[in-house]
Amino acid sequence: MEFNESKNIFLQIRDWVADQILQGKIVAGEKIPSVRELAVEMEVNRNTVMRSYSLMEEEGIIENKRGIGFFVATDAKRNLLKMQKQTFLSDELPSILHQIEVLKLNSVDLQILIQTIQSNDHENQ
Amino acid sequence: MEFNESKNIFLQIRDWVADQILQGKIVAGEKIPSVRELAVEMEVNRNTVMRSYSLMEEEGIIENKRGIGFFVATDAKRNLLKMQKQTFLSDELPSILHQIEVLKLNSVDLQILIQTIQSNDHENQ
DNA sequence: TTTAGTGTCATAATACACTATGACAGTATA
DNA sequence: TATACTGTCATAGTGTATTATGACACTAAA
Repeated sequence: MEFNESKNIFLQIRDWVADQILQGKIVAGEKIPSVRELAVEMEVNRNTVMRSYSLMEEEGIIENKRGIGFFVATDAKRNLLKMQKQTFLSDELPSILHQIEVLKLNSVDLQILIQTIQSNDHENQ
Repeated sequence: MEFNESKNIFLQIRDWVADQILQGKIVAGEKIPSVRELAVEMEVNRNTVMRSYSLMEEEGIIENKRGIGFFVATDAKRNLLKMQKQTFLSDELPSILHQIEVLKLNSVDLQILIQTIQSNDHENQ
């Protein structure tokens, strides 16, 4: 996997797994890749994956079953949605707004952005 | 200054100076804070500031005058606008779009974002 | 019971960001 | 000339992310 240089790998792995859950590619109760398995797949040391999983366990989005592996926790998706939404709005959005102001980006530059938001308006629930 | 944990300090200092230029708080030809001065102000080692300045010199947005200090390069603002705009659209926007889709953020959640973009539409030049 | 798969812990080594200092050459000013 | 600024370079130390391994307990299945 390709990692961003300016962000810790174990955090990017956490983000990747969280994204899989949010996209519904892994559902509650389902087993996620084993520590060793994901380490090989991402070409990373198993200790690094272990660190990501420990973090996610603390966050309550995955749970461990002795000798078997890690599983997606009940309500993981709902909790992730809540957490990530709040993080995005309070931590990331301000920086984004600032860049848009400074760079004077208008609705032509950001046409795709506006379309993406509007398409979410037409979704139910 | 408060730094983000998951991004290198010398990059954040670069971003800060670049932002000052983009906002017009420092103009072309003007002297920027000395290495030692900014180091004290940001409570950081002078070598770290030196690293940021070296990077910006390579990017051509500041220039050095022997024994005097660093100065904002001619066209620094114009070049920064071009560079940052491209970086934002190609590197950051895709990730933002992905998060908006996954988190199902609508125009109510992102009301401020839309307003910010629209206010740029009414600007001249 | 044996085998192969889980996570977990400990240890050591490497890489790099950041800090802490000292020293030196160039420039401006008193 | 003397002083006080500039940037620059070198050196050493610290903290931490990441890697590399080995060993161990637990579980499932042959």
